[in-house]
Amino acid sequence: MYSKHSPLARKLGSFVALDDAELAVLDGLHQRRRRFVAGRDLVHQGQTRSAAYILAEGWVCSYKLLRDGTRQIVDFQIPGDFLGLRSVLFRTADHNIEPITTVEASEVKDSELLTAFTQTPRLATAVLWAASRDEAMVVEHLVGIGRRNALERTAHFLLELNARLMLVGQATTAGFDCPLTQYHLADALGLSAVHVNRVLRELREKGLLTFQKGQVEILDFKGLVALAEFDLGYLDHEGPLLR
Amino acid sequence: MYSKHSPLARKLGSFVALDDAELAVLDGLHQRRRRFVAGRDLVHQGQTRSAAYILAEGWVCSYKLLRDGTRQIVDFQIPGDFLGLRSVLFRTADHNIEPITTVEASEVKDSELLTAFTQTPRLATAVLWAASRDEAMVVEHLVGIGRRNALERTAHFLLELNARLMLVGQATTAGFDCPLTQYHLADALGLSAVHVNRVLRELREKGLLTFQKGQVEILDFKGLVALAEFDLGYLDHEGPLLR
DNA sequence: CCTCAATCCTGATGTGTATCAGCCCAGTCT
DNA sequence: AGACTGGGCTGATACACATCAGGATTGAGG
Repeated sequence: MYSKHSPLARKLGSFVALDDAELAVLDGLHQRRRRFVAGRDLVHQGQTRSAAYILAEGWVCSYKLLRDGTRQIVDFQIPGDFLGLRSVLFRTADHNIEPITTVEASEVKDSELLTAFTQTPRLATAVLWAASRDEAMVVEHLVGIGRRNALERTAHFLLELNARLMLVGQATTAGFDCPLTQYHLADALGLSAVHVNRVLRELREKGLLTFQKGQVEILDFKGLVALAEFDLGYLDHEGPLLR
Repeated sequence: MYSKHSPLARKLGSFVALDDAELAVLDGLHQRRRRFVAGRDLVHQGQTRSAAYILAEGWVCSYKLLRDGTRQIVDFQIPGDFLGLRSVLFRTADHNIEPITTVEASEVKDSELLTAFTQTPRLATAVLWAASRDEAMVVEHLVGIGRRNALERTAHFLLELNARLMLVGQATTAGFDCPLTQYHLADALGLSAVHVNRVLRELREKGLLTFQKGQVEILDFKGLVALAEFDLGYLDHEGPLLR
């Protein structure tokens, strides 16, 4: 039913059964399509008056920079995800957004977004739901960094990525294409790149997965799930809540 | 103007200028007031059909439990904060909520909440904003655990708590009342309680702050801010965005 | 008054991960 | 072809924090 619409519409539709008028408003947000090259930041920490974007193609990451030069990647976004929603609601960006691959995204002005919300209340609720889902991922990420060791943390992270990509048809339980470098993993997992390398070797030696040449191959799905205590409940739910 | 209303109304009002009808809807959510004792969990991981709550008095924390018995506290909530919003939107709780002190909260049924959102769109937008603000805190927490050492992390955490409490008039730059134990800090900061104790001693020896008998005294605010690279931009903004 | 449970506090020892230093390989630019 | 760059890989060493073990203090309850 939503197949003719954007990945975002498909995602939101899984929570709130959107009617044609609401879908039209959503489509209306996809006017100014932009293309960005990998590596050049799309939004900077502290930047004001930045727009939000709806990601159509490619991967980006949002991260925070510390004074000593290290960075922490907070989250990766894939097609259908919102970028910089917080930057709009707060009028100033509290994080950076870097395209990992070449990226296609629709720019959404703050006024358009806020108007859409007040005129289409169910849409606002749906976006609230999507934001909560993102927050749940950040929370799980927090738990990982706070309480899991490097091996479990890495396994958990890759399983989560896999689950998210499966929802948009870009992965199977056998693996997925992954444009991330070991440096990206390190910055996301709160590890050094050197240690990420050792951890990946250990995962490989244990016959759990390989991470090579832009490909993640999952060799032992159940083993990984057990190792990582992975539970995808927080990404999943059964049918639209709001009809 | 909002003083006769709940802390939540005051908080949301700082983002969206709410009119009388909207305030009435918000007040309508404060029907079933409940009281909870410290230590007995209010919501459990995996629990379905749980309600949301609006915290009126006391402190709670939300945390996740790992199989090995360790836990990670994700966030603390203070009066005016929403509890369990995600549990409602996802129909199943992905975390536990524990009252740290005796707590007063209004129970809100999922249907009431969703109805309020669709009938009062600006309210939904305001709640989206509040949720984003919470997410910003979780993100900052994530960065702290991922990239700051124990000393900076602890300082940052206490400064953030201080800033939040100042917004609701429960702290000054000189300090605040704090019902947390060193175990709570450890679970929140991803440290062992033993190490938290040493870190607190170091902060004391450096003349930065004391944490004793339920009181946090800030001795050198500027020194702490510098140590922690603290920036409260993400908690702050200037006047309602949506009029 | 004594016991018991929390909480705070401390020294000794162990370990997971960072840091440093450097090599290898594959592209790509000149 | 050579130079250069980004990414992957590895051993040696260092240190931040965990873990273990136990003492001191306080308050509650019998």
